Amino acid sequence: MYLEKLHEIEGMLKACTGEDDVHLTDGGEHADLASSVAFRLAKNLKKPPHQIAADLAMELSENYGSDDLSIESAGPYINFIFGPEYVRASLMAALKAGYGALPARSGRVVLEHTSANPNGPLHVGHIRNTVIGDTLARAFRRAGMPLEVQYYLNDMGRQIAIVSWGFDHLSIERSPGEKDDHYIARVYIAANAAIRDDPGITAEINHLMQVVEAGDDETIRKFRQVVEMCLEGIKTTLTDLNAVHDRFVWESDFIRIGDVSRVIGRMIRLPECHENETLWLDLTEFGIEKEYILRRSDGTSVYATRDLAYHVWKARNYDLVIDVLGADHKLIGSQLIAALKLIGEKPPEIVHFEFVSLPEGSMSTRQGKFVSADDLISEVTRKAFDEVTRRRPELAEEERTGIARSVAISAIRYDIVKVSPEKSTVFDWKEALDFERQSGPYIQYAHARACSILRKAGEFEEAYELMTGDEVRLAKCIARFPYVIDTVVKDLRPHLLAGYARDLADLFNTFYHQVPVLKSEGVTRRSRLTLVKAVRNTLKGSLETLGIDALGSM
RNA sequence: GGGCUUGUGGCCUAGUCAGGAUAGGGCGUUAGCCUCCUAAGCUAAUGGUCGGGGGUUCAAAUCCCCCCAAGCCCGCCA
Repeated sequence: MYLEKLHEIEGMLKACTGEDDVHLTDGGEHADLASSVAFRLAKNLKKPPHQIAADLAMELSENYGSDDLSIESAGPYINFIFGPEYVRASLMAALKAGYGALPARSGRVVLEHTSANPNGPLHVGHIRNTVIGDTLARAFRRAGMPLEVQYYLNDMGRQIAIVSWGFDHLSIERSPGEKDDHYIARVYIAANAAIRDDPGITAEINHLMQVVEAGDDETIRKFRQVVEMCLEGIKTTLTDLNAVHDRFVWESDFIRIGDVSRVIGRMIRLPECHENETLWLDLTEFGIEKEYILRRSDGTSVYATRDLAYHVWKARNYDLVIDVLGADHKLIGSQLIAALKLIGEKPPEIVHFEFVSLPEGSMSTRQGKFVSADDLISEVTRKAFDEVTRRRPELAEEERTGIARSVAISAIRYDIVKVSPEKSTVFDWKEALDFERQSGPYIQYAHARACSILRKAGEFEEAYELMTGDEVRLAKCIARFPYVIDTVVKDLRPHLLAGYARDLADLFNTFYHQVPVLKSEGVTRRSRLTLVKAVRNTLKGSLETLGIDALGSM
C-alpha cells in the first residue's frame, strides 16, 4: 500500500506546486510522509516557508484530503498521515501468500556471484559475495523478475595450473574425512611453497598454461579433474548457506567455442587497440590510464579477455547483467565496462563489496591464512545447538539439530548482509556467534513467536479495528515491505532489507509486550490476531528473501 | 607516487547517492520486568567535536576543496 500512496502523494504535490522534485521523504515520528518543498519554493514566491507550507497543506487538504489522509503543515513541513482504511488495506494485502511480490516484469536478469577460484574452500571473505549475491537474487525473484544466477568458474588460470602441478609433483595425501576443497587448498599451499623455494618451477607452470590453451587433452583433463573436485566441496558449502546457483559457467568454454578469438577480432578493429608484443586497449578516454591487456606476448589469452567474452555472451542473452565482485576488481571492472562500451555491448551493473579481513591481517588462500566458511558454519552451528538445548531441552535431538542448523545459517547470513557493502569489515568470532538483537536469530524468534500465538489462537474471523499506537505503527511498517523490495532491486542494496526486517521484528516485539492478544476479547482480539498473522507473513517473506529459514518454533 | 572506498559515543553500525524537524539502532555498563500469548524478549538510564580544517547554502553527517588515518587497486595473476 505504501508504494501506491507514495506515488499518489508525489503526484498531487507535483500538480499543486509545479515542481519536479517535491522533496517527499519518510515523515519519521511526525508523519507517514513529509515534504520540505516549501523551502524550495520560498525563493521564488518570496514568502516564508512556513506560510507556503500552510497554504499548500490547505489547498491539498481541500482537493485530496479525506478521513483517511490528513494533510497538515507543521512549520515549514507538509505532513501526510494515513488513516484506518490505509491500515486495513495494507493488512489485507499482507495476509496474502507471497506478500511483497511486485507486478511481474519482463526482461531477463543474469546475476553472477561468488565465482571464487577453485583452488580451495570458500572463506569468510568469499561468502560476503555469496550472501550479497544470493540475497539480491532472492529480492529480484520476489520483485517478479525472471532471473538466472551464475557462478563463473575459472578452470584455466595460473592457480589451477599450480594445483595441477602440485598433484603431479608433490605427494600430498588426503587426510581422513577431509573435504575435497580443503584438500585442494593444502596442495595449492604446498605447491606455492615449492615455487617459493625453487622459482624454476614457474616455467613449468607457464608451460602448463600454454598447452592447456592450445588444447592439450591430457593437461585439460587434469585441470578439469582438480576443478571438479574443488567445485564439489564449494557446492556443498553453498548449499549449506542456502545459496542457489542455476548455472556454473566454465571459463575455458569461451576459448573452446571460439568466443575469445571472436571478441579479440572485434577489438583489433578499434582505433583504441594497439599491438606490439601484447595486444592491448587504450582506455584513457574513459579516464583509465592503465593498459588493458587482451593477449599475452606468447599468444595466450588473459583472464580479462575471457571475462570479456563471457560478458558479451551475457549481454546478448539477458536484458540486465549484474555482477557481484570484490573491491579488488574495481579497476578491472571499469576496464571491462569501458571495453564493452567500445564494441557497443551492454555493460554489466557491478555491485562491489569491500574486503573482510582477520584481526591479524588480510586473508590469503595461498598462504593458508583464512577462516573457511565450513569452519565458521560448524562453530556457529555448535553454539546454536547448545543454545537450543538450553532453551528447549524437551525437544528431540534431531529437532534441536535442525533448528541449530537454521539458526546458524541465519546468524551468519544476517551478520554479513546487514552491513552496507562499501564498508570493509574485520571478521569477529564474538559477533558471528551472537544471536541477540541485531541478528538473524532475533528476527527468526519474532516470527516463531507470531507462529506460536496463531497456533494457540485457533480459527478466527479476520478484523481490522486497530486502536493502539503500537498496533498502528506495526501495521504501517508491514505496509512498507513491497516498497523495500522495490528499493533493494532498484538500488542493488540488500542491506536495506536486513534493516527493514529488524525494524519489523522490533515493532512486533514491542507490540507483543505492550498489547495482549490471546487474552483480549471480541473484535479487538480478532483484529490483533489478524495483525499477528500479517506480521508473520511479512516476516516470513523478509526472512525467505534473506535466505533464512522462517522457523515455526525455536 | 596515482586511483577507488571508508572514518558517526569505549566497541559495531544506520542515515551520505536524491542537503531540511531533537544524528537512529545494537553491544557494553547501570536499574527494573518471567503467578501474563516462547526472556534468542521488553522498559528505562548512560554515553556523540558525525576524522580535522576551510567553503557553498536560509539549512551540511550529507555537496565542494585541502589535510590526516585505515583498507583495496595500480601483474603479459585471477
